[in-house]
Amino acid sequence: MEAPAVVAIGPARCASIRCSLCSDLSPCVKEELARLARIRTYKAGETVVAEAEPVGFVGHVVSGVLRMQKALQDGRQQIVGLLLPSDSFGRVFAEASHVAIEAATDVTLCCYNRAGFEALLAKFPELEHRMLLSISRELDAAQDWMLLLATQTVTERVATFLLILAGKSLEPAPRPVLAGTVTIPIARKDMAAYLGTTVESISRSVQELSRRSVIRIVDTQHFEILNPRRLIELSGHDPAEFAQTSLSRRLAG
Amino acid sequence: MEAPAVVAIGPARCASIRCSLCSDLSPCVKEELARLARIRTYKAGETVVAEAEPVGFVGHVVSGVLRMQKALQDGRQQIVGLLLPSDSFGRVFAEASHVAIEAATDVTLCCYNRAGFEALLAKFPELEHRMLLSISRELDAAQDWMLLLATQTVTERVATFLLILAGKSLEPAPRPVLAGTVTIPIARKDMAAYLGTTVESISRSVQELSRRSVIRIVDTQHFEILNPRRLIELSGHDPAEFAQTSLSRRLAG
DNA sequence: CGAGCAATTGAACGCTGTCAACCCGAGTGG
DNA sequence: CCACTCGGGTTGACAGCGTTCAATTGCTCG
Repeated sequence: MEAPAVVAIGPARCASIRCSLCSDLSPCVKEELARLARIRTYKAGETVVAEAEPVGFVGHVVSGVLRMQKALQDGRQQIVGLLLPSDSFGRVFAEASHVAIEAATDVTLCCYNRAGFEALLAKFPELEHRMLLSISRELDAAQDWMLLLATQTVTERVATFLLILAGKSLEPAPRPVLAGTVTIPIARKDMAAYLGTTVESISRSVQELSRRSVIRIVDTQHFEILNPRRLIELSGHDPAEFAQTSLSRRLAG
Repeated sequence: MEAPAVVAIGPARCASIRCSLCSDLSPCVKEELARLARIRTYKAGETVVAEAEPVGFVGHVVSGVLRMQKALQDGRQQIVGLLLPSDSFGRVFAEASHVAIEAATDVTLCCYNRAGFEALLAKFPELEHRMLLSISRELDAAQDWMLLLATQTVTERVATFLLILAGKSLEPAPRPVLAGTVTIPIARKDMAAYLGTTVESISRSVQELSRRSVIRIVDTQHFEILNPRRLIELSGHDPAEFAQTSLSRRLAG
């Protein structure tokens, strides 16, 4: 459950990944961080951190997708956040993880020993401040998702999900044009668990969107957005304000 | 929308409220905090902070209940957190509030000017650390609630809600005996919005619990828990581990 | 080529939302 | 003091969305 391929690695390599937490830090802090960094890889389906278990490290995603999930005793479970490259994972100052973290695809992670990382936080308030902002954003995303789960229909949720991914994929690009092809980085099963529904309902909604010519299904993992405006409407959001809402920016939480 | 009864007040009074953030701070910090404190009161239904609007203050609840909610354009809305006395509200380091904060009952708040509060955070890493822990707990609660909203039936949600309130009410008491009477501090409408359902469904679930002799309905706002063990089972949680989960401790998020 | 998994499609059931009526207590005013 | 109104809560009937169960297809891998 704990130690697949773990590769110790020097500062240089990991710094090449632009993680939200690390970028723009003072060189001094960056250096100390890099010293703690270790690369780990997991295969799809492997557990990185089990629910309610003590965690030895925190870090961020280099490549692949992590899912944070919670489960009831009877097996029902819900994905409470997807972590894409540059997103960070793990909880500081907690004895045990509140969620399980699993590899939704093959992943490469950049990890920091938790105790060491916490020591850095204590030493550099600048870094702890970053952490505060990061968790705040995660909280925002979680609350957005609560609204979605509690009030929206499955089709609305699917539309929202596609829009988020569309926004993600052109993140480096100029602005929310939203046209083009969206890549679904995870399986239907995970999509269902994230959207609080079943694979069957997901399938029906996707086919429905296709039938209405809002999207074109290239293959299971790739959809072309034919009518962005309509997609936004179907998501239950206001086209005008959609660009600004945090939904258009992140998946975590 | 902004300025109902605002009462400037000295340090002494507010310190008497044991807010989770303030307690056990070093005297020096405490004193500076107290200097910023202002008491505000709102009547039930009034808006403390509108969604997506800049906020001038943060603070904590002295008495009454606040609701944090989000809404879709078409009016559908969801309560993403209830704030009881000693819970803190407001977001630091954000231009605008991500949620609307309204008075679910008549409330008394202890408020701090946001800019001043943030200055304190920058000055005392100890305080910012507290803040980090506080937001982390809120995130945990939000993720717990996502699981509940996405996977549980209405009856399970109601049972969970009652258990949380039961745990709250005997917080100063020794341990989770859970017997006795639970007071619902909010109206059915808010309960429905918090549990992601309707007042009708809430009503049916409550009557169902009564019919099964799990609770006794004293009046609309007071239920006596007759069979705590059964209530925990109906909530979808494991009786053994329920005591430890964060669900048994907080409402926020 | 067969096994196994992911995705889709179809049919039927059930939970829960919707709509409507009703009850009840509080506040109001004649 | 009592009739009236109004809002909150309960109850009933009904329909619909989405889950469940089941069958089919298509792809990957051994």
